[in-house]
Amino acid sequence: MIQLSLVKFRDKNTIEQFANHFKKTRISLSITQEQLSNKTDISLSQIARIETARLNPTLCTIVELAKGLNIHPKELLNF
Amino acid sequence: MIQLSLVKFRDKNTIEQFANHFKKTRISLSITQEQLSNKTDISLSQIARIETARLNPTLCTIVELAKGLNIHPKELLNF
DNA sequence: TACGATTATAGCAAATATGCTATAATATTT
DNA sequence: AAATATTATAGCATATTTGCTATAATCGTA
Repeated sequence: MIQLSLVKFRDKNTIEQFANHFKKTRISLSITQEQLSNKTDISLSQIARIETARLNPTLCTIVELAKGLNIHPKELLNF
Repeated sequence: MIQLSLVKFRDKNTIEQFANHFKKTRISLSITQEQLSNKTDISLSQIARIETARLNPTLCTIVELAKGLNIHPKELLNF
């Protein structure tokens, strides 16, 4: 089923920028997706979907991921 | 229907901290909820729900709200 | 007090986020 | 090349986010 994005609150650019910045940050800290998943309440599949820009994570997910990376949440929006 | 939060990805503390910080920021910029709603693609009801900590906004919502406030998104996570 | 402005609440429908499980694809190492 | 590790993809069920509309509550001020 083709779905033309009729939804305003899902901005492809923002999602992609976050995805790229997040992945870069995680790799720079030498943590695998699986390790991060184990350190947090975020599933591996969710982390993979975030890094491939297939979804728009929530505030709590972003904050939880930042905790797992031992950085301040605002660093994840630093793009 | 009573719903004990069985859901891991919704952290009350995080949502409340964001709510308070966001509201304080908006007011410090002398913008009403309605003005912010008009400047963005976020509905008034959504802004009200965010400021009363009744929901967990998404990345795109946070970024859009920051645009409406003319601040960098990371400022909204600065709590 | 009364009035206008601002914020809060409620209910509905539709789209999305999330965890889970399994599997495939890619990258890294031996 | 083969084995292993890491990342990507898929489908399902459930809870949540979002916009919309209407209404209520609160706040500020004349």
